[in-house]
Amino acid sequence: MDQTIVAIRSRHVLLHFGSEHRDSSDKKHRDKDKERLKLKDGSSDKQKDKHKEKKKEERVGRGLCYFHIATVLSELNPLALEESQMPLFWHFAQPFWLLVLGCWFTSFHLCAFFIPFRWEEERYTDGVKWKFLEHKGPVFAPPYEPLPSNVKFYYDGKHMKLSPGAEEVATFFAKMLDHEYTTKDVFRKNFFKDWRKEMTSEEKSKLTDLNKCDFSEMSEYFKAQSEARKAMTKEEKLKIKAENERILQEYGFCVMDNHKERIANFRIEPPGLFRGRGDHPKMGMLKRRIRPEDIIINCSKDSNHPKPPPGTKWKEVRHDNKVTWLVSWTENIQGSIKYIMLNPSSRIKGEKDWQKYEMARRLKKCVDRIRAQYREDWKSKEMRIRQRAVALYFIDKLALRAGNEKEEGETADTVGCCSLRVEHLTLHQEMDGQEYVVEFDFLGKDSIRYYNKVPVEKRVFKNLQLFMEDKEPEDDLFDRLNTSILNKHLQELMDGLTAKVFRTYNASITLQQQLNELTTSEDNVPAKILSYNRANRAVAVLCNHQRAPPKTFEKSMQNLQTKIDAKKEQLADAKRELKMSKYLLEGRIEEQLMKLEVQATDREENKQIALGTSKLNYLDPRISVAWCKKLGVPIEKIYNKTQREKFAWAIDMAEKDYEF
DNA sequence: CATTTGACTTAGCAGGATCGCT
DNA sequence: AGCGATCCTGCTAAGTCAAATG
Repeated sequence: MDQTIVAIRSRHVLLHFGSEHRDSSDKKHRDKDKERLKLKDGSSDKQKDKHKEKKKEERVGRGLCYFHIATVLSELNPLALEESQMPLFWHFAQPFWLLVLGCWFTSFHLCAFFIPFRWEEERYTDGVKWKFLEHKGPVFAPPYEPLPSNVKFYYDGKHMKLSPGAEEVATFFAKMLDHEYTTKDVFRKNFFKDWRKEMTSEEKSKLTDLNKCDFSEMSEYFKAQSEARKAMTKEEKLKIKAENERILQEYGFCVMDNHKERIANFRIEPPGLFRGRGDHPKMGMLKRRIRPEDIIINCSKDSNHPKPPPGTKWKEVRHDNKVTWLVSWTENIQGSIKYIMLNPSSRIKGEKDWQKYEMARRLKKCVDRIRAQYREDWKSKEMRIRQRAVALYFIDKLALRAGNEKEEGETADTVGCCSLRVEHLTLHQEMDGQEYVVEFDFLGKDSIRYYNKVPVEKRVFKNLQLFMEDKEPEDDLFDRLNTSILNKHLQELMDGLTAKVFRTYNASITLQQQLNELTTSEDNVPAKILSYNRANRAVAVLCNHQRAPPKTFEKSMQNLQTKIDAKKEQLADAKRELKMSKYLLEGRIEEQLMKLEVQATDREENKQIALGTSKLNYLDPRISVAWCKKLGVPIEKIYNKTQREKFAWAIDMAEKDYEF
C-alpha cells in the first residue's frame, strides 16, 4: 500500500492527489496535516472556531465543491473521525453516499478532493465568496538600479547626465529600441510627453526634441546584460531558480477557506512603457511604478494581515468577502483596477468554470426555441426587435462577441456584434454562385481582424439592407441596440443567459460533433490526436482565434519534410532487403513515416490558428476527458500539466459516456 | 434612465524551459 | 554536451456584464 492511494470511487466521490502522499487516515497525522495547511505565521486556531459555526452553512448549496483532505476529515464528518481510523462512511442529507478510504499528502503538495454533489441551496448565500482568506500580499517590482557611469546618454551629440527619475524612464525606451513601435509617431509623442514629466526643470528645458536623443549606449548595455545572463554558469542559474522558488513558496500561496491555493499573479506589474494592441492611442505612455501606498489589501479580519515593506503603508486593508481578489491597485493608463487573484486550479476558479459550462449546457436545451424566436423576430414590425434578432443570429451563427461600446480615443478602434458599423460589412446579392452573401471585415478584440464571407437567409439580408439604408459608413449598423438591451432580452429567454454563453455553447458543441465525426476507435493514437486537433481547430476557426505564423514556420516545415524524405528512403531500403525481420521492420518504419506525415499535416493546418484559447476558455473539458477515456488516448496527450491542474475537476468527473 | 465603476474572463505574445537530435 | 526547435508559462491588455452612481 505504500505510496498508493486507496480510494473507493463511488460515482460521487472523486479523489485527486498531488505527487507525494502520506497516509493521513491516522489521526495523529491528520492533525499535523491540519497544521500544515496554515501559512507560515499560522492562523488555524481562529479558523477552527470559525469553522464550527460554518459547518452548517457549507453543507447547503448548489454547486461543485472540492475539499482538502483536512476539510473532509475534520469538517464533513467529525463523528467518523472519532469512530474510525479506516474507511469513513457518511451519509449526506440527500441520496448520496460519500466514501473515502485514505489519502497521503505532505505540506508542499496540494491534495485536492473533489466532491461533486448536489447541494440544496447556494453554498454561500448573497454572493459571499469565502469566509477565511489569508495571504502575504504582493511582491513588488525590484527597485530601479541606476546605470553605471560609463553608460552615457547623449542629447544632440553631447553627453548629458540624467537625473535618476528621468534616467529610469529613458531606459524603458532604450530597451524597446529594436521594436518597430518606437518608430511610430503616436508612441514617440506619448513617450516624450510622459518622459518630460519625470525630468527636472533643467532637463525639461534642455531636452526638447526626442529625435536628438541618443539611447544607443543604454541599448547596447542592456543587450550585453541579457547576453551575460544567458552565459551564466549552471550554479548561478540554479541559485536564481532557487530564489524564485523561495519567493513562490512565500508569496505564491494563500489560504482560502481551508484550502491552500496557488495565486495566479502575485507579482506587481513593473513600470514601463505602455504598449496596447493594434492602433492604440495611448501607446508609449509611462506605466508608473506601483508602491505599497497604491495597494488595497483584501483578506479576512481574523487572518494574519500582510505587512507592507518596512517604512511604507498600504493604501487600505479591507475585508470584503463578496469578491475573490486578494490585492488591487489602480493603473494609470486607463484608470482601471488591476487585481491579484487565484490560479485557475483553485477551487473558486474551477467552480466558476464548471458553472460556465453548465450554463452552456442549459442553453443547449433551449437553443432551438431561442432560434425559432429570433427567426420569428426578423419579421417584427419594430425595428429594435429586428435589429436585436439579426444581431443575435450573428452571435449564434458566427460566434461574434457581444460588442460593448467603447470610449472613442481611449482605446484601439475595435468592435463586436452590437457595435458593428455600416463600413464593416458589404452585402452581395450574389457572390461565387451563392445568394445573399455578407462580407464581414472588421477588427475585433486585440485588433485581430475578422474576415468572413457568409451566405445568410434572405430575410436577414433584406433586414441588413434596411438597417444600412441612408447611413454613413461610420454609423452604427444596429442603431437601436446595445449589449445591455440584448442581454436583458436574453435574460428573459433563459435565466442567466448572456451573449457570451453562445460562444461557449457553440464552441463546445462543435468540438463534440467534430470528435464524433472525425474519430474512430480503429485509428492509432497519433491519428486520433490529429483528429482531435482538427476538431479543436474547427472551434478556433469559428471563434477566430488567430496567431501570427511562427517566425520559424517555413524552416521547421522544411526540416520536417527532410525527415519524411529520409524515412521514405529508409522504407524503400528495407523493402529491397529481403531479411527475416522484413515485415516487422517495414511495419515499424511505416508507422514512423505515418507519424511524421501526420505531424506535417497538423502543423501546416495550424499555421495561423491558435488552439490554446479555445481549449482553455471555451471547450467543456469533460468532452475531451470523455473522448480520451472512450478512445484510450492518455489525457496527457491532450492536456499538459497546467491544463490538467486547471481541469482537474473535469478529469475526475467525466466518464466515457459524458455528453455535453 | 444613461453613464461609470468594479470584478471577472478571455486573449495573444515573448521569452524561458524543456525536448530531442547530433 | 551542445544546440536548435518546440512547448509552456507568465504577463498583462482587452474584453464581458452587472451593479453602483448621478
